[in-house]
Formats: sequence, C-alpha cells, structure tokens
Amino acid sequence: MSKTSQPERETERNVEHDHSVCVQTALSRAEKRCAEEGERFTGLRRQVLELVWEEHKPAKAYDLLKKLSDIRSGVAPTTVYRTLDFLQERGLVHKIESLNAYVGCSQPNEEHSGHFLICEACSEIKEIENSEISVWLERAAQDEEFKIKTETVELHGLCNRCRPE
Amino acid sequence: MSKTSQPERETERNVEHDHSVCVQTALSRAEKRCAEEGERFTGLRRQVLELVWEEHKPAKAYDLLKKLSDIRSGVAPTTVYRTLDFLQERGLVHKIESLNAYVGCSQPNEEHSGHFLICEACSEIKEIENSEISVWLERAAQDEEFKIKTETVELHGLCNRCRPE
DNA sequence: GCGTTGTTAGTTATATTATATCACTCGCAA
DNA sequence: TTGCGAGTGATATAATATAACTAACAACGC
Repeated sequence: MSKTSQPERETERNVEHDHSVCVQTALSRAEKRCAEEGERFTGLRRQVLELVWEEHKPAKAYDLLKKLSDIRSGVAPTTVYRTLDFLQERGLVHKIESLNAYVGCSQPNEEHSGHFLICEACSEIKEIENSEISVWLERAAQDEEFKIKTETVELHGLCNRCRPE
Repeated sequence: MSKTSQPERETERNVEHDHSVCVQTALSRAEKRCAEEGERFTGLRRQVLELVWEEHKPAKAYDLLKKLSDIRSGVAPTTVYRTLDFLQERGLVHKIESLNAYVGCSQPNEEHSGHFLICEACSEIKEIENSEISVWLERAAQDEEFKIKTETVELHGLCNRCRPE
C-alpha cells in the first residue's frame, strides 16, 4: 500500500516519531529514578508504566486494569491505583484531572506539575515543555498573595494535525 | 467575646466581606442570564445555585444532594448533576476538576474558562479575574500550533490568610 | 379554555472511578 | 532462622456520574 518500506505504525503520531524510543526512554528513566530513591522498580511497576506509555493518550485506570489482567493474575483496582500513585509520586506519570486518566511524563527534568495540550479530536496529549507558564502563573498568584504548591493546567482543543486550515 | 458589634459570620472570609452580597449578586446575574437566553430560572435551579454559593468553597455533588433533600423531595443524583450541568453551560458555576466539586462563578463578564486559586488549608477558592493568563496560554499553545477550546487552570496552595509569614 | 408541544423534573437502575482494610509473600538483614 | 518491612493479593465498599424512561408542567397557538 505504502510507497516506501516504512512500517505503518510510525504514522501513529507522525512520520518522524518512533514510539519505541519514547517507551524505552521512559523505562530507563524510571529505573534510574527508582534506583536514586532507593525504591524497587518491580515487574508490576514496569508493566503498568509500559501500559500507560502504549500511546500518547490518556489511559484510564480500569482500562489499565483490564490489560494488566491479561498479563498477570490477581489484579484488582487497588493494584492499579497503588502502582499509579507510586509512579505519580516519582514524577513518572501524571494524572489528567479533567479526564480521570493518566499519561506518561515526558519531561526529562526535575520536579514539575505538568501542563498539557489535549486534543479532543484524536485524544493525543502533549506535555508542554520548557515554557514560562509557571512563571506567569506565579506572577498572577502573587497579585493575590497566594503561594502555589501544585499546578493543574489542562488545555483542551485541537492539535496541529486535527485543526482545520 | 468580640470587642465590636460586628456579626461573627463576617469573619468567614475577611472582615470586609458581606457574603449575602455575593449570593444576591449571583442570583440576580443568574436570573438575568437565563432571561437573556430564554431559559427558565426555576426553583430547583435557584436552590442549587444558592447551595453552591453557601461558601467560597468547593461544593461536592453528593453534599448538595443531601442539603437539597432537606428542602425538597424526590432528589436523586440525576437531579443535582442535571442542574449543575445547566448552570455550568450558562457560566453560572464552574467545575473544579481536581476536586470533583463545584463553585459559583464570580466573574461578572463574558465567556471564560475559570482560573482558580485553591487553598489547601482553608479550602477557599478564588477565581482569578482579569488576568492575562489566557493570553499567555494561547501563546504557549501557538508554539505547538494547538487551538485551545477550553482551559482548566487550578492552582493549589496557600491563600494569603493561610500562608505563614 | 383546550389541546399540542417542548422543557423540566422525578424515578429507577447502573456504570465508572476510587479507597479501605486485612492477609499473605518474599527479600533481606540481624 | 526469624523477624521486619515493602510489595502485592484479595475482598469489600465508598464516591462520583450517567442512562433511560416517565410524569408533570409551562408556553403557545387556536
């Protein structure tokens, strides 16, 4: 069908995007982060993180539960939520509050609340990187003498591939 | 106890704040907005809006359900959610996604997604007004060629009265 | 007024999301 | 080798939200 020999799946996000790299990066970052903090990156934790990273789309807890059930036994809601909490605390996944769902964290750097662009057409989620958003928000909060601890910023709309010309 | 004759309740938010004004303003704005759109501001809708406006704090749907049950019969979850949806669509209340709760909208002006400061100590929620946040967010989204439709901005932390010196 | 129509609200059932609690296991160190 | 704690399994239940259908009622033209 295709003129070239490039594998179909590479068109999932865009032609430049080899998703296995995303997954591998995420996994090795997780391994490193856990080691640093003296935590164990167990089979369960790896499996859940891999499932979250299947796509750049929000993963619902109960969908993860179903998929996880296919690859191991004794999986209950607790299993999933507990593991997601663990990953979240270490900044390896983020919860998208407006969707009750989770995405892998794509920021290579330090502590941060995520800021997200969420396409309502294709569901893809992109984490805004290196932006000055936090600085601006701090400034706005300052006007009210408010001390920010965590930021929930979720922008819903249309991504560059889904928006009409 | 108190040196002056000022009613205790005025200390709820701050001494300058007469909350009945907030409620009255919200109700008459609602009435006006519904009239403009040819919608009916029914008893149920008024009651729910009043309950949401009891405090500048998030109101949970099932708490509203309980309170509403005390003042009318035949109240089910559907009743509350349906009414909250109605009020939300008209910009009269906002949902706080990170808390699964609702607050009255305090912006006198036009169409807007709310931006919120949420105190994790006293639970009070303040809607940021007239800020340039949307402009900045637009700009950040532009970099990704993303077209924003709705914004969820919920900043958790400590308000001016709860933050330590 | 009187019936037609659409909106609002009531009713019942169920789906989805999340937490609590206790028990068991396994790695590891004393 | 046993005792401890982290990790996981198992069971139950709480909290949040929607679906689908029915009844009541207001608005409007006649």
